[in-house]
Amino acid sequence: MSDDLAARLREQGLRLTPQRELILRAVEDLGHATPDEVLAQVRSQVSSVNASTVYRTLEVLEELGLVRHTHLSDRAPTYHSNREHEHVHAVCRRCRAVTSYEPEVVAPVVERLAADGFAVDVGHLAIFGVCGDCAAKDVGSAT
Amino acid sequence: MSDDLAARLREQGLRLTPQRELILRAVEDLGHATPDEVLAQVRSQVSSVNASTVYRTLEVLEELGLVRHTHLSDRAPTYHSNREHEHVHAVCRRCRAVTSYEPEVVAPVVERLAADGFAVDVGHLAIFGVCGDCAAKDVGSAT
DNA sequence: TTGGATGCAAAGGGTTTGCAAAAGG
DNA sequence: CCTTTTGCAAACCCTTTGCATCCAA
Repeated sequence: MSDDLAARLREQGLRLTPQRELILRAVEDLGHATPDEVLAQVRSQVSSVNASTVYRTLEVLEELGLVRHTHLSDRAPTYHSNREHEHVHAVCRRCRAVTSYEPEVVAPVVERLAADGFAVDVGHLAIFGVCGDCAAKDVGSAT
Repeated sequence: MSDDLAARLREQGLRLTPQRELILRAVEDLGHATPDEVLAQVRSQVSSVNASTVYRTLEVLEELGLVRHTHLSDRAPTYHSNREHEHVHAVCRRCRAVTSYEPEVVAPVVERLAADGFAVDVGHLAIFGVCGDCAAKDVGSAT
């Protein structure tokens, strides 16, 4: 896996640095994390890394196809390793809970848009709404 | 329509102000617009309105159910009138082109999540990917 | 050796906030 | 009148950039 990093960097004429290894590792360990969280993780692990290096590195890693990002809030994006199975996120606007779904859930949509030549980026998809629990709590409250 | 505004504001014990009328009108006229574009539109129309008033007002209008927003880029959100038919957006990551689709396109997904008690906010949905035109252009280019 | 990578600090875009003045009902 | 709104300016969060230094290859 880290071999992937070395290999892919080389292919692009880019360099393997400790920071890049640490940042990729942090994303893999954290599962889902914002640039800020990645920075904190890396710093807790070892050396002192700069925030701008994290931003630049996440961009490189995404170009190399090793990580992906999606927007689960109106704030910072969330990065995750591309080694995870591709999945779709459902985000509750009330309680912020995030549920992962198999890509099959959106297959009909993907096929429909594919008919128009549009290739959906499933892993980037974030579906917002209100989860069952929160809807239940709303029954009694004023609108 | 503006009657909606007056009525809904009153219901909530809020006040009808020229700024609120102008901002709602601007969103309706622009179709899809960022807070910045709304501000520019309002200023071109009449008085001098402040940016923070635009932010605060868009928030109020959204709570009143008169406007909605979605994220069509990594930058500022896009607001549109709730009088438009509900639709889903497909955004090409390469050329930034935005295509609107009928809600039916995502009906299977909505139903699937509804089975879990999750109510999808269809109007907020932005589906990212690569459109047919851009994919065609890619055929000859290096990865 | 040498171009790519990093750290630092400053700048930048977008949004929020505190507060006093203005104004709707 | 009294409470909501507004404008203003400062603060904020997140991200990007310029530049000198550093270091992987």
